[in-house]
Amino acid sequence: MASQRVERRCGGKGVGSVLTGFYERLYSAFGPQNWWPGDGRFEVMVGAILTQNTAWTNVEKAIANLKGAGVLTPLGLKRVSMERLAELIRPAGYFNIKAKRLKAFVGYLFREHKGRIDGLSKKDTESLRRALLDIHGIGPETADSILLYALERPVFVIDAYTKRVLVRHGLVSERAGYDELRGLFMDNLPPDVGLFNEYHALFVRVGKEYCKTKPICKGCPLEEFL
DNA sequence: GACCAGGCACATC
DNA sequence: GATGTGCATGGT
Repeated sequence: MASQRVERRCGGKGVGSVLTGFYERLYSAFGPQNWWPGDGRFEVMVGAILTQNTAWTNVEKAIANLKGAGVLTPLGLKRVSMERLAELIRPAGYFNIKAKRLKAFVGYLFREHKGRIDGLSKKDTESLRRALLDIHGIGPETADSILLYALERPVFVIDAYTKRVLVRHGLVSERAGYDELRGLFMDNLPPDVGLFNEYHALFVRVGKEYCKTKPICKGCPLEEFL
């Protein structure tokens, strides 16, 4: 279990205080990241699907295309043809796959909630998460991104950078899975939307700048924790 | 011209 | 249940 590993490594300081220490160090180094860079809840949800394994700059082009075509609404995405949709989101990569995923998402939205985002807000977080995971093309990270950044639910988003940084610091095993990492944060930090929002974004920031496959630890804000 | 990016589903063992 | 592979564009 991840938290036991953290306890061992941190000499009984407590998992929560270690994770809080990471956060404070990152926040003072980088400041607020102002995520999610999107205009409205639906756009954030679409962005969460489009950014799967893809650089955000490419997603921005795809979103601009969808906006330009006037289809960046539940009804717009429902009505546009698969072929046209794929063409519009081409810059985001995996465009055929992601066109199907967007269709599956709005399909769910209309089937269960009459195409209205408000419908989602009525559900409790756990059943909403299960519903999202049942949609083809929405996995744990995308579901949690939608929950946190679009619907403001206090769930922690894990991504490749988060794991890389934690592994680098010996806090989790290379073999740790998504739910284990997610639980590490959610079991040891207060369920605060603002905190989870910034923390995930800060992991991406420090990961991009210092913890790619070949880490650059000199000058990293987390260097003192190594 | 490699290598990588804010994953996921599916096949195979 | 774990491990491997296809999906694709655009920036460094």
